[in-house]
This record gives sequence, C-alpha cells and structure tokens, in this order.
Amino acid sequence: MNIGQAAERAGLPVKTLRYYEEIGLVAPDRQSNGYRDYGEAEVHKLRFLQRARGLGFSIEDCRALLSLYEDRNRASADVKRLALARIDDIDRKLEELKGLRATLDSLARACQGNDRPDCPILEDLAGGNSRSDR
Amino acid sequence: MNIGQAAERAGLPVKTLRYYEEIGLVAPDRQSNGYRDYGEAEVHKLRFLQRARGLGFSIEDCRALLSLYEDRNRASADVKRLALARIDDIDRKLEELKGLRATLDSLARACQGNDRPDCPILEDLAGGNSRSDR
DNA sequence: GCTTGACCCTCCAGTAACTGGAAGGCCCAT
DNA sequence: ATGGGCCTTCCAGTTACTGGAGGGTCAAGC
Repeated sequence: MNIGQAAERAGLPVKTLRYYEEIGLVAPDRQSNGYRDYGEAEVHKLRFLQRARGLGFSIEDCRALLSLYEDRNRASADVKRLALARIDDIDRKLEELKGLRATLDSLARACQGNDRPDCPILEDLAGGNSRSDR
Repeated sequence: MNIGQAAERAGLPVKTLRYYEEIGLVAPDRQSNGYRDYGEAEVHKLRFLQRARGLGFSIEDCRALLSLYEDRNRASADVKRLALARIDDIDRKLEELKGLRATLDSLARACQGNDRPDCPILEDLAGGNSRSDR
C-alpha cells in the first residue's frame, strides 16, 4: 500500500514514515513507479513505534525494542530493563517538575498581579533568593 | 570582565553566553582586543536568565520577562500571567507523565523479566494480545 | 485527450537551545 | 620564545521531526 494509507493505519504523519525509512527503522519496498510500498509487517512495526514513542521511548530505545521484538530468542528481562529505566526517567522528571511548580506557585501567590511595578516573581529571578534553587 | 568570569558568575557555560549574545538577549561591550567585556549589569541579566531558564521559561518567555524586568513601569500582572501559564504547562506535563508512568509500571509488573521470550510489554506495544504476524 | 486534483517523490531548510570542535589570535609567565 | 590557558569566529551536530519547493504519477471527469 502507498505511504498515505500506511500512515493513516499507523496513526503517524506521512513525513514521519519517510523519516523512519531514512534512519533505517522501517524500510518499505518500492513499487515500479518509485512509490513506497508498505505491507502488513511494516504497518505493524509502525504501529509498534507509534505506541512506543507515545510512551516516551526515544528513537534509539525504539530501535532496541524493535529488534528485541523481532528476535524470537530475546529475553523479556532486556525489555523490562528498558521499561524500568524509562520509569526512572519519568520519576526524575516528575520530581523536577513538582519542584518547579511549587516555586512558581509560591511566587505567583505572592504576586499581586495588578498594574503596579512590585513583582515578587521578578524580584526572585533577579535576586538569587534561594527559593528557586533546584 | 572576560566571558569566562562572567560565565562563572552567572552559572552558565561560556558557549551559552555567546549564544545569548547571538540571539540578542545579552550584548556585552567589546574590549580593544575583540574580547567580550561583561559588566555587572550583564552578569545580573545572565543570572536572571539562568534562574528563569531553570524554572522552565522558554527563551522567548525570558526575553519578555527581561524586558518587563527592565521596564520600570511594567505591570506585575504581565509577569504573573507568564508564571501562571508556565504552571499550566507544568500541570499538563505532570498529568501526561503520570499516565505514562502508570502504563509502564503495570506493564513492567506484568513482565517476568526472565530470559524467556514472553513479554507483556512487547505484546502491548505490538498492539494488543495478538501474536506477531511475521 | 486534456485537465484537475490528490497523491507521491527528493532535497533543502528550519525548529529549541544549545554543544562540540577546528583553526587561529591574545596574554602572561617562565 | 614557548607553553598553556584564555579568547575569537565559523561550521556542524544534537532530537525527532516539520514545512516547503519543485516536480512526477494516477484516476476521474469533460
């Protein structure tokens, strides 16, 4: 099938499919007119990629997951390791964001939000008061 | 002062200072030998940027914050609006990450993590409980 | 048979916010 | 004068695409 239909079925933009071919993730056949020709196996891989990317795996993670997926002898431990590493990434990011949120929130609460120049947010940014330190 | 010392005092890499000059955020004078010459005002702005970037404001946000900061007649409402928008961004990101974490966590819990090929994570990524069609 | 419009192709450039490196100039101490 | 550490500019690379130019292909309609 043509790239448009494959993209539709994978839930990805056409441009992304061309990109995935370029970086060697999913390589479709070509029709005689030069059009890419995606089969079921390719669409399957693309859907796999769409889901894995949606879960925040990097392209390189996806490359590894895909080769594990295609390797009938792969150990599930390898996959689990990648998933756990992702969870750690997410936990770190969550902590960081919570800290930022708390800082911004306390600054915003202290700010009158009127049309006078006094602004604790700017004062904090300018002053190096320890509240914003991470 | 030279760029190295300014970078040190601002807590930013030298490269970043050159970049900030290139995009018109902080423009130091030049010494007769062509070296950048940072004064206290520039270092102050750089520190401001370092903190604002650390709080997740984009460069364009920072540009706005900086001009508000330098405008003695600015309204604190403008700054508060930017801060509240950042908090909304963060809240959205937090929700998204929590969802990802829950999905990955349930997949990882269901996965034996041994050296047998069965792997619920890959099965989920492949698009449900059906086996690979290759 | 011609046109129209949807689809497809490749290649180039741009995004955010830097980061790394090459090639070379400047400064200070030995 | 030489060595090391700083500084300069410019170019390329990062992530994962996205947009657009310029052009080929295909099927339908007149």
